Amino acid sequence: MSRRAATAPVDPSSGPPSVPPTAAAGRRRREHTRTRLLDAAVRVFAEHGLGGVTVDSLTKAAGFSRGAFYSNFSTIDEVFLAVVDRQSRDLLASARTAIESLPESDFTLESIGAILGTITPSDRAWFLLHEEFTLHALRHEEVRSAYVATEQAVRSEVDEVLGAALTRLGRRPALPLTQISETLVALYLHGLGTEHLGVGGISLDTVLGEVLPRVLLGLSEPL
Amino acid sequence: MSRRAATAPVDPSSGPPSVPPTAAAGRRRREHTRTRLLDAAVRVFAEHGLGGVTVDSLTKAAGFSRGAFYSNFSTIDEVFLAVVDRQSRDLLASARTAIESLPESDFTLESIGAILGTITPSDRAWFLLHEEFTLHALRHEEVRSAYVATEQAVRSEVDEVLGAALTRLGRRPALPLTQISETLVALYLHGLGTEHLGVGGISLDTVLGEVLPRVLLGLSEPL
DNA sequence: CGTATTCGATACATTAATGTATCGAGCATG
DNA sequence: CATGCTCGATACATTAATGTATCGAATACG
Repeated sequence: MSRRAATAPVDPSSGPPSVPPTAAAGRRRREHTRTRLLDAAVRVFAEHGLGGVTVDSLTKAAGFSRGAFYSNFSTIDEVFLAVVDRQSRDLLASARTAIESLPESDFTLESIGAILGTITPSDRAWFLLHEEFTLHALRHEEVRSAYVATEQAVRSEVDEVLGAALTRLGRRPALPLTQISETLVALYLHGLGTEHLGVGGISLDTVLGEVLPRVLLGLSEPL
Repeated sequence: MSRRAATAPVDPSSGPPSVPPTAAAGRRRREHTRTRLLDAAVRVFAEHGLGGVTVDSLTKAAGFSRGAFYSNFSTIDEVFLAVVDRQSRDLLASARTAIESLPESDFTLESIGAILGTITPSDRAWFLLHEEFTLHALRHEEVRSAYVATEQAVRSEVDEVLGAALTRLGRRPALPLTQISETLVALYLHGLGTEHLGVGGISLDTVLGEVLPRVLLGLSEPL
């Protein structure tokens, strides 16, 4: 055992559960590896933040070794950007799905909160990553515009849903729709934060169920 | 020049401008050093995040060398906590000041936004640090409760101001006051974020001047 | 089947970061 | 004014992290 020891991935059981560990043996190997690395990256970034991650921690979490990493990426920042990209895509897809599944009738201000809850996954990692992205964008001029563009794409989806919802409720915006959407997003994200922090007395449900409807009422008026 | 070279701080001109560089020569030296380290830490943490900071970067930014650091702290995390502590104190102090300077009359919903703007400094570093704190608290169980306690202290100040303001305006909360405060904070922080990100179409002023008053109107009712 | 190629595992050299130990200048106290 | 002590500068040893170079197994292709 002088040099080569084991060829198989270190320990498949520590890999991400989302992707079938040994999926379809004869598959495009590289793509699979990339995916597993990104999956692991989500977890590791969420847990330690962009600055607290090493190549080792990343590859170990994915069940690979340094070789796999440098074969697929050249820097941790690159991985981070790839993760951002993927998350954004997923988010937009969810948003579109949510639009399409808008209930035709039986629709109240309260249900907007519920819909919002389905647009983005409300798990811890998603939120942590979103915060991390924001921070990164705030710090690094060079990725800022890309990030902002993505956020704005999501906002325009929100605009769309919200505009439709208000109309359906027989109300119209008392302020530019964008500003109402922004308020919506602010409340949702802040609610997520307090929820995860476990701040006493306020829960996401309260925010979405009690506060949001009233706010929307205040920001709109009868047709 | 075998071992000892220069005794004076590397380069005082690179130090923080906030504290008189060679203030009162015969002063408590240690305290001064600590302060300068913390001042530098604010800048460095804001710029690189907790995970992107090394002892060297910190001490260099403060114009000291490693020795000063290890003499005052034993780990970067400790510095971070000290910074959090100091920022919180400052924030609370600002909040109290804002309360005391509440204008007696000539008071409208719009002026609440203006007051809010004076409670927290709206500079970039403050916001970046706040985000970083939140993230840190979300990740580290052991500091979470302390962080939450601080946040809640601030919230209760906000509650106080807001309650007084509404009363003075002849209105009363339509929802538990806490929830309204939380909404206020959500809008303010989110507004800060979009402001610093340079998201087009929405500015902090708009949020505080246009959106906030209407929201407060919607969340309260005439006495 | 055999051969070329791709991908990821491992080893190694290099650089960065840490923590400790030592030293001397300045300040305070007697 | 001398003596002790505190604090911060520097050097050094150690550990962590990086990036590159090499190799072999699996896959694709003929």
